[in-house]
Amino acid sequence: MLRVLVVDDQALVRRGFAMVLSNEPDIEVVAEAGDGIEAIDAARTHKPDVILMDIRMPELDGLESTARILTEVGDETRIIILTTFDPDEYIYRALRAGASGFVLKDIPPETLVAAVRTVAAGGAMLDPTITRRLIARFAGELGTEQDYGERLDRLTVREREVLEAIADGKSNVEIADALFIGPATVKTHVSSVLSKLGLRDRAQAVVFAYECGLAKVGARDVGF
Amino acid sequence: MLRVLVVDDQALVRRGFAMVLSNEPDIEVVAEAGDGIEAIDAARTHKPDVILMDIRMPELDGLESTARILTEVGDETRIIILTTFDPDEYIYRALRAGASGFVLKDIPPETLVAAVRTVAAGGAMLDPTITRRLIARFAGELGTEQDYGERLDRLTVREREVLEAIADGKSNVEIADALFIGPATVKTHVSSVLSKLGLRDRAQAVVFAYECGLAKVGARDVGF
DNA sequence: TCGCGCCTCCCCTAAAAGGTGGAGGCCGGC
DNA sequence: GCCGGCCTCCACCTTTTAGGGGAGGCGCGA
Repeated sequence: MLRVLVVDDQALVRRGFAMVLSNEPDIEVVAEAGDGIEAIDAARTHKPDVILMDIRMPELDGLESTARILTEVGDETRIIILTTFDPDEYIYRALRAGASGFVLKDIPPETLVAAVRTVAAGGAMLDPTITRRLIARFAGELGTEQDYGERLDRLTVREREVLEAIADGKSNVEIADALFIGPATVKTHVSSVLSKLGLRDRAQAVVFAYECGLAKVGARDVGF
Repeated sequence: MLRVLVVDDQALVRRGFAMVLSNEPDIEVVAEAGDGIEAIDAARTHKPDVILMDIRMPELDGLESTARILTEVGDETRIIILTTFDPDEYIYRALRAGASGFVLKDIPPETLVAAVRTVAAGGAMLDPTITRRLIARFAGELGTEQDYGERLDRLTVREREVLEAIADGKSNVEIADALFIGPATVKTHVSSVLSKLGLRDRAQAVVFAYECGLAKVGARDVGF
């Protein structure tokens, strides 16, 4: 059962969203709040799975409220930002604040419900126009058309496995252990990885792995 | 009426998607293609509004095909990339190639239909996990910055500079050169970075730098 | 069947990296 | 003034890497 908190200063809007969500068998609206302060209190009290958060509110706006809930209360709660108007001015702040969703209030009810389920499952849901903008920004950032994949393709399967292990911060001995082979073999593989990719040492190999997408930020725990 | 081209090397899958879409009153499947070459030809001939493009195909894969259609045929056509498996390895290339959507094949039919209408209207539709990744990348930090930031704060300014240089793939000598200090000094800094952060070697330091956001994917050129 | 690529392991050497301890200079707070 | 943190360097030592060989086994296609 997904536990949802609805935050909006307009009682009618609030009730509308709450009713739409309550109609779903797997969703329960555990509380409502009329401003940012109430929202933080309610988040602390009820620990909802998802919060629907309006931006324009008295006392404390939805973005500030979002940031404070995620840092002070806990980041297990997923927050979807709702807005009536043009998202331009808010979207960047919202994403930085840690929102998992950003949608316009005029979306159809089933989309809202889908958004709640999506963010609860760890995904993110943005308004399509925002997604497009993010993509454009992202694609623009990656200026050079170099295809690192091609360089990766030159590696054998085993070598790629070794490279992944290197990008995991493992030493040769640890790699040998993980792949059930001898340390000498690992050294052989490491050498061919470096020479095939034109790298000098394993540190550069780690950089390469991250840059070409073989290693992904957030996909691991830096515990070492 | 939205004119759609369906591209997939598996005829059954292709027909399935085509039938789902054809059931919609405002959508018409104008052509189907079984590989990337056929896709380009069909795009040139029919000028569809939206193309559903599988990635894995003989001759020319979906990503290459996407890039060529957008550059050679025209960019009025919106392209949605479909994949069965883990999107991680393809997503960066897909977005760079200019795709407007990237979804897994296991989405419910109504979502697929919604995706087609969304991208045709100028929006973008990504799988929720990808959206989340994009947001994380955009925000640059997102939670993890808190934890790792604390560990980063233990470093002095100079040590952080050295760590950045390490994350750039530089050797100790190169770092000394870049910072106008002696190699021995670099070794001192490297040692304190490793011990302060609880890391074993510079490869782990590179991993740490990427994970905590000190180094960012795409912010550099892997030329070495 | 023969070759070829891949995986496995061994030898050797040289270079780089990491650990420890110490030293001097500089600056800011107590 | 004195102390402490920071930056700068040095020397000595051990461990880890990287490079260059070679070699056997195995599967697969010519």
